[in-house]
Amino acid sequence: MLDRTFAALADPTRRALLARLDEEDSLTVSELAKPFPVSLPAIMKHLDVLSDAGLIQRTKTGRSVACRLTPKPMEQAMNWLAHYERYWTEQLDRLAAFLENEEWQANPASLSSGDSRRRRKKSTKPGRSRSK
Amino acid sequence: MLDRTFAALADPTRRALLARLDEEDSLTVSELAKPFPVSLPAIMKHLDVLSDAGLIQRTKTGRSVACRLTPKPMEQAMNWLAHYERYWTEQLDRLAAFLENEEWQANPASLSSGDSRRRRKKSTKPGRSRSK
DNA sequence: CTTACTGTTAACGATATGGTTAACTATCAA
DNA sequence: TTGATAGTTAACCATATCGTTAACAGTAAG
Repeated sequence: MLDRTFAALADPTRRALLARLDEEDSLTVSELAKPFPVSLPAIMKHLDVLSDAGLIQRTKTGRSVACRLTPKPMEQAMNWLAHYERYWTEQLDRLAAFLENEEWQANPASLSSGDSRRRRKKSTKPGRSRSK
Repeated sequence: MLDRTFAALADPTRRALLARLDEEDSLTVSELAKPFPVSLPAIMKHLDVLSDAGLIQRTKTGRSVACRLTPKPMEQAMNWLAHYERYWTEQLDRLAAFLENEEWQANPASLSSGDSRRRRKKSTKPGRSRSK
């Protein structure tokens, strides 16, 4: 589920398609395809991927097919990502500052800030011997 | 950038690796690999993908390599998704209810709720004639 | 009926992905 | 030095992805 959602969002063309559907609410396949420099069948496949991911819905009317956004799966993706939100949220900084202050009051010696990181060493490459 | 982030997140093994690094802060490659039913080189490739996406950082110490989470790219992914948040946020429902109520007071006739959707018709399949 | 328009599918090709095994490097320990 | 441990890389394979062109179906309109 998340697999398909993230995979669908991993392509810029598909994200652009979703963005257009966000602005326009309902567009036909060829209207959607128009701005893109690829063939219609290519857009078809993208729409298939988006449908399989549950991100759009297609409804045929006459000979034209309208596409609408159904962004429910994005919610799950957001929720997964939100689990990591604390890493970049300002709130975390405030919390960290608060905790650090608390700890400082309890134990002044714990004010450490060293964070030097080592780099990989370079060397000749391993691997199976060439057989071509 | 978003491409690589979403693509990296599209694999369940990689999401599990990130989840472990979220809990443990720093783990070696083999520690990370242990719970998974795939070979070490397979995990290597996943770690490469995560590195290329900027989601982890690897630092070699002696013969072991520690992996740490660097979830900055997730922030961008979140921000992209957040643009669609209004679709599933409770706030929107309240706003919609409010607006509908306003409109209802102004124009009682606009209380519509019809939303039936059509399904595709089935038929014989087109396409180029088989040549194999 | 014939033609044009919208959309879909098949077949194919190039490249990416996710996995394997085997070979190899580098470090640590006996 | 010998050997075990940790990690990496190459080569290979199967399948998926993203694009193409050509053929075709269904609808609308002349």
